[in-house]
Amino acid sequence: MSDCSTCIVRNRAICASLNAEELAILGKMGRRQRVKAGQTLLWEGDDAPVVANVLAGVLKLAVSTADGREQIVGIVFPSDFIGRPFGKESPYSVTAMTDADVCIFNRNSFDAFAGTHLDLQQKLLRRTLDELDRARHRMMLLGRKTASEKVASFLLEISERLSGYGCAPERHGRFELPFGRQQIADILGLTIETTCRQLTRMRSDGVLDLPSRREVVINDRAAMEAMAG
Amino acid sequence: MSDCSTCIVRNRAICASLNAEELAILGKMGRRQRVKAGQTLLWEGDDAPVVANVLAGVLKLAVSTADGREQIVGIVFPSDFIGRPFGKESPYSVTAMTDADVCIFNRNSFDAFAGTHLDLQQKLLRRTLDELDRARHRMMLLGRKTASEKVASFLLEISERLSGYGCAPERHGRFELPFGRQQIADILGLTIETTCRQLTRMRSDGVLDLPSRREVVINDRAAMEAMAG
DNA sequence: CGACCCTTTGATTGCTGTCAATTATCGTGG
DNA sequence: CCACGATAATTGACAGCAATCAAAGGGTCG
Repeated sequence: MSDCSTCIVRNRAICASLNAEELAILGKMGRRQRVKAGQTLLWEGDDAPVVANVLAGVLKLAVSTADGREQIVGIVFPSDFIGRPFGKESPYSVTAMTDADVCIFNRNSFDAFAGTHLDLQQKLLRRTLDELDRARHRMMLLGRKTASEKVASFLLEISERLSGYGCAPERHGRFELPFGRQQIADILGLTIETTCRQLTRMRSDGVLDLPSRREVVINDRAAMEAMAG
Repeated sequence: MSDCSTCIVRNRAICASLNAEELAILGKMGRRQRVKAGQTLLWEGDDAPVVANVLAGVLKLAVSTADGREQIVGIVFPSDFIGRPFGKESPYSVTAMTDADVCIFNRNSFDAFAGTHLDLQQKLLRRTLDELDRARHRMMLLGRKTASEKVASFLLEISERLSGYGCAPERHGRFELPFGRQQIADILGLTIETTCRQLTRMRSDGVLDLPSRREVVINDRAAMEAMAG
């Protein structure tokens, strides 16, 4: 059982739609769990007996081909929802990219609860619609953008999303990536080498700085927006 | 006002969740409209005052860059739902690829109605989740598959989806594409030339036949599945 | 029959992937 | 604290796939 009243995402997660009484019921169903970076919570194609809210950390949703190519199809931040309500198999794997805390529910119990709570379901619907918009936006990126456009678009989107969670001071011009180069490549449908070269070129063009492996400073946001296509 | 009792998608569209009384209310809100092939219903970035059900025909959801590149981010078949509930702007354009019939609702009225009808909202949620799965599946295709894998995957997916609507006799080995080569290219993130070459190669390999511009016959489904990656 | 559009085919370019080697960073243990 | 090994990132050379540019073929519709 979880103590929802002290939950750090209480007001941003789907639970925000619930009153104290409902929260108590849902709270009894949930349990908190810590996930280490690199650990996989759900496997692509496997039965997915759980859904969850993210309390802290960043996770990736990924699809793989038989020969090992990976495409990251979603990135999940604190207060986001994980899992596939009303569906048995998980169509993608869910893996922690940083150490993470999640609030896990049995899927069947959650489905039943959601089925009788209109507000919760509406929150879920809105989130799913937003996520669908993001997915479609990224389809354009994957299908029609060049390597430099991809990297520029990616940096802008990430700086936006990170700023929404209070992780980015300085008008989100500076931020820390929650993932390495290979994972950026897997998000953008590029190789690590191409990703790297684009970043290097942007740095030598003065558009950004790379103070450390995971830090990014956007010097010229306008230029980067132009580059994003 | 529409006569829902004679609606051809009555049992497959989201309306299937409604009883006679509810249907009468929603029916009063909706109006049928014919859309000619090529005509655009909603424009990317514009205010989208309507949502709709597709009664007949096939429509595309597309995103474009400033310099004219297009990526098709969704394909909509009869009984599918169009539009963005709970959101003002349409994040993509909606254009008919064949002559089509749609059942249109004012978005605000529909949102209000959906907000008080749990079953309808649940149907909408399920559909949105399915569409999100498809979108993510296609992100893998766009980001990580080769041209031949893309074309093979595409033909298999389309033959599946068409068979779901009674458009494909002969164990869906033969079917008619509801779109031309350029649109296939826009779905797959390829150029029309590359798309064309892949199809030609598959034909000369004997995997498929192309009796006419829009007809496809899959001769060797196993080979095509192997090719799809 | 002719104009137009869509499709197909061909030649060439170039972006990105692949393969390989070097450098930088981080964690670990002496 | 430093040395070391392991892992991640970067850079370079080269190849190949798909894009681009160009032209011809095939259907359709007036």
